[in-house]
Amino acid sequence: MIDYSSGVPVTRQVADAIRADINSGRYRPGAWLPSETQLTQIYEVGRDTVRDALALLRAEGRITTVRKRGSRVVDKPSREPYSVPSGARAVTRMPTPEERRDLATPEELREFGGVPEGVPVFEVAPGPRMHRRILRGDRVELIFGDPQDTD
Amino acid sequence: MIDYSSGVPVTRQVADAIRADINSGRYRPGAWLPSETQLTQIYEVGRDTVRDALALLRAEGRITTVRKRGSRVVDKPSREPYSVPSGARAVTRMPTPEERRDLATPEELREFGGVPEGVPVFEVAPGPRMHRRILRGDRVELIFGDPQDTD
DNA sequence: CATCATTTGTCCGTATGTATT
DNA sequence: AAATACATACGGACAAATGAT
Repeated sequence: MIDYSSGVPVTRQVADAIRADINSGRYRPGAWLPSETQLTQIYEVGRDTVRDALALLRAEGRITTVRKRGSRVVDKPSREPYSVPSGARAVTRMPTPEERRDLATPEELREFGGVPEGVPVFEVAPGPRMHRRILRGDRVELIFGDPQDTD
Repeated sequence: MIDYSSGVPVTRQVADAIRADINSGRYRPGAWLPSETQLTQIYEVGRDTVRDALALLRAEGRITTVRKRGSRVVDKPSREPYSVPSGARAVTRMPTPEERRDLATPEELREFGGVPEGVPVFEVAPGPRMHRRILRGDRVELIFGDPQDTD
């Protein structure tokens, strides 16, 4: 399973394996992953490696981890349209810790201390002199101009 | 420095401290951070904690880590305008491993195996029936409509 | 209410391959 | 060439919180 002579970091190989098992449906959205110690046995690597691999998947937004509970596969997000007018500009980036706190639901704040890892934000300037708005990247879809006829 | 009784994970406290030192200019963009073992002494925590904190900062896109070399502070990206027409739609998310490979420069491919962690992507659909385009979130700024008069 | 097993978080010792000096 | 520094990876251990019994 793991190729130590390939040069590709073991951490990434394990992350790839877990990700493949998520994509294949072996680990389903909303379900808990096997525990870290179980994953060490499944993929036959040390716990450091498993933990680093899980950190990679968290950074990708594929899983979330709750202390003393475990890691679970995140559901595919459903995004709502957000219309922006002509002349608007938008960038995307990872949120600051403050933004992660501000954008989180109470439940997320309790479980993760903020918006989960791996969730980028939109920074939208609707107009040249209008205030920037920070939007959760997993909740909105930007629509430029006329919002109808969107299919 | 570290408050073990606050309930907030030590990992996050260390990440906050390093991030503050980056924001204050103590660690400058492009410069190497102290090594992991040095960081354990500076912030007086174990290696695992330092490594987890660095993983957090990587996920935020604040640092990159090269194997056997160290971690360095990333420069603030300069984004180029990318015009989108009326009716266009855009979402943001973290890239898949394939996208990370495809969007990376040869140098990034060599050093990180792809686009660095913490870089989201735009998924832009210029029109109802037009093919989606994947854009690096750290390189472009979406502009709706006329690209001039952008200040 | 009390107890116990499970889980993640954290610390440590050790070894290794690679890059730099 | 040799030595040093570094991140990566393995293993063991303990603590604190959670959930089930």
